[in-house]
Amino acid sequence: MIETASVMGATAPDGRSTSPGGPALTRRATRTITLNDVASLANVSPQTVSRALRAPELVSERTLERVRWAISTTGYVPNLAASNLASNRSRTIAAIIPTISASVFADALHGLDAVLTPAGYQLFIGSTDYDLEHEENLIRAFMGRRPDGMFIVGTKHTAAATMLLKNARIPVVEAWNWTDEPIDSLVGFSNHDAIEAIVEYVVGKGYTHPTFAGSFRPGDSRAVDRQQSFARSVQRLLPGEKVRVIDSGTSSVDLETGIALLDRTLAEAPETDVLMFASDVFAAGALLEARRRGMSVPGDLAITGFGDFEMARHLVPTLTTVSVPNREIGTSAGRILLQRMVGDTADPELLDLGFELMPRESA
Amino acid sequence: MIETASVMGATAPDGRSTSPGGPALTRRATRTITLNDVASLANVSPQTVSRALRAPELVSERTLERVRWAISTTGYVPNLAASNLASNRSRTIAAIIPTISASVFADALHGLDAVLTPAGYQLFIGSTDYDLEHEENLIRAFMGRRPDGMFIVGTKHTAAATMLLKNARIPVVEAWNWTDEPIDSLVGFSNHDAIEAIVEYVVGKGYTHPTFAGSFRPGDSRAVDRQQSFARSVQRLLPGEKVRVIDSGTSSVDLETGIALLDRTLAEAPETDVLMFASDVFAAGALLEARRRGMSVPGDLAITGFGDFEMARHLVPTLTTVSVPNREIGTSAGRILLQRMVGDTADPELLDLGFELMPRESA
DNA sequence: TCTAGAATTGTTAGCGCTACCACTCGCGCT
DNA sequence: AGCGCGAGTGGTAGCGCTAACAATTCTAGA
Repeated sequence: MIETASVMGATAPDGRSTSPGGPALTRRATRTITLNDVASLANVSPQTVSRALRAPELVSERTLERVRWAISTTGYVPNLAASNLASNRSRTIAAIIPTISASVFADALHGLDAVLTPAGYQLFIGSTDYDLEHEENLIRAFMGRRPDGMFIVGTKHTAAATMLLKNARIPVVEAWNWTDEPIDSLVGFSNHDAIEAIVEYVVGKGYTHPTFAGSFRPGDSRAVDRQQSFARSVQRLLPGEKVRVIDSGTSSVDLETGIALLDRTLAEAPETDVLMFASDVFAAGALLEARRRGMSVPGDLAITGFGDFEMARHLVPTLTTVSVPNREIGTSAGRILLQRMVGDTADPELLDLGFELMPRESA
Repeated sequence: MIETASVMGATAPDGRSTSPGGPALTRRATRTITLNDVASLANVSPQTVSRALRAPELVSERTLERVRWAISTTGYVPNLAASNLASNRSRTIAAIIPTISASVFADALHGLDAVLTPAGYQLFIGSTDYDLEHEENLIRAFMGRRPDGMFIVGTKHTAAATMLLKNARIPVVEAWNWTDEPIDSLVGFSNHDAIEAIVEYVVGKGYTHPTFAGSFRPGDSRAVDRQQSFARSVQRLLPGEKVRVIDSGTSSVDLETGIALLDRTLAEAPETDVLMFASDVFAAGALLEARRRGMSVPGDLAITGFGDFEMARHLVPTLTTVSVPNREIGTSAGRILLQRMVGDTADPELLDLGFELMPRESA
């Protein structure tokens, strides 16, 4: 319970009255309560109040009690900007993701938050909308807050953005894409291997005319990676087979787009026997629509997804897809950041969390 | 392009050489570049550099050019903690939501971000996991950052949390629930009216044995509101009919729980002719499972949802539900915060964004 | 030519906190 | 008695920036 009531002449818990002739404790209502106010009410130095908050084990029990009493009497809330300035630590992590409203990134953020909040760090979040220029601006803006660490989705950045991240002298965790040259630490899985695995699976099932469908906007290097891996896998496993890719361009990742991709596939690549989507969202849209039209899945057309969203195992038929460790990417990134911020382990970490093929009914 | 190369003896764009005998520009690599460094390189006062950044219209074109050159030469990144401390403005908004991984809140955040980022504000995000104690701690921690505004989901808080928000002297927008006593501003819709509308709809369709199902954890007042509105509506429209509510407790909001709720309804309330869920997520799980089991929807059992997630209109059968303006809640909240922060309109705003009944095939 | 007023730039004094170091005790030891 | 030591506390000096005001230049009339 916070009280901001009259403070003059208050009596500390140990009975010592608080410097009645000292500096006036009354103030204009607009002034905020500072650490100095708490200190003079508790009859200790500002430094001691600071210690009571940041390192209570250095302060005697009796003093601690007085300070705590003074804090709750005044309703003091420490100003972290001042703390940040003086200590050169912000207890802040910046997180940059393509978009908040994609469950994969939301899950990762959730994991990140779950690890960092208990450790006393707060999360700055920004979304790039898959635009590298926008990402650079965001990084620049965030660096002004002097975060103690940085989480960023993707490994492809503008040259200036990479410089900013490298010069910041803070731990940086890039996530999702696997690369050989991370800025610092890396958590993710190989999109290439994952796509290869599912192509191998459908080829093993006897399908011979796969088509890959998704939206491949320029800034989304993950989607581009998947498309290239598909092409390579098909060339290797089905020599002579044409590599078919249906691209919805920059349209948003939703069920509607999945239906559009299905339509275009039926029109442009009618020989397709298995339609492989770059996201479970597209796959779900297409699968629901196919069933609505009376098509048999996988009889008339097999369908696969990517991501293993919860929906995948509840659809009728259930969706064959690849499971990706979204939340673990966040928690692992958080753990790595914490380790590197306290400085125990000085070495960047490269963490491949793998993926899991989920064979189900749709293919 | 950022360069941090040698700066000594650099030549400004207008040809004036930069105080070669002045304070040394070289520094240990660990020191960061400050506004003072930029100022002495540009041969202007620190204040002028500050102005060039915050209010360039007050600086002559010639000086501006020199300053910009000095900034890019040094790779200067302003320290916003210092700016915050000196100006008493943080250009930061705190957003508190129950959980990041629920698309409704993610959509609202997306809307909020879309409005605030272009205005130069950054977003602090914290999640409470539907725990009011946790919410209070989060508010306390966020207040330390002295945000210029606050967005918070829900209108029910602990007494201390309410005090903190009121004493902060910043615009606060509470969202989602409608209430008569907001702390400051309010954006949302009436859960009561929305539930009433959909109950009226199903009763109008001739259903007489509705059952309400959802998870009603203590901290989630929105779910509790819905449950109470259901009870009142049933009592009014179907006098004498028993009020049936199936509660999954604290289990997470996912398709799996929807199936569990379906099972419990079939076991505990077999007379049910329409199963009304507190979320589209539950409804989708139940609907997919019902179909998998060969039940006819709405023939054997009608189903309704809440939220109008994208999935709702793609399911087979399509899901009757209530559409709720998630993203608009975020954008409206952002707009209100901006207005109140610049101080044009001093009055708190109460904004009812309404809802829309979406009659579809499932009921 | 002179001057009020606008435009531009500089000076001073903090914002609220913490790093760093110095100081005071009380204790047990030589 | 004198000393070292650790626990507890206080004093000083900024961290990097901006508000407020002062000073300087420039401009357009009178």
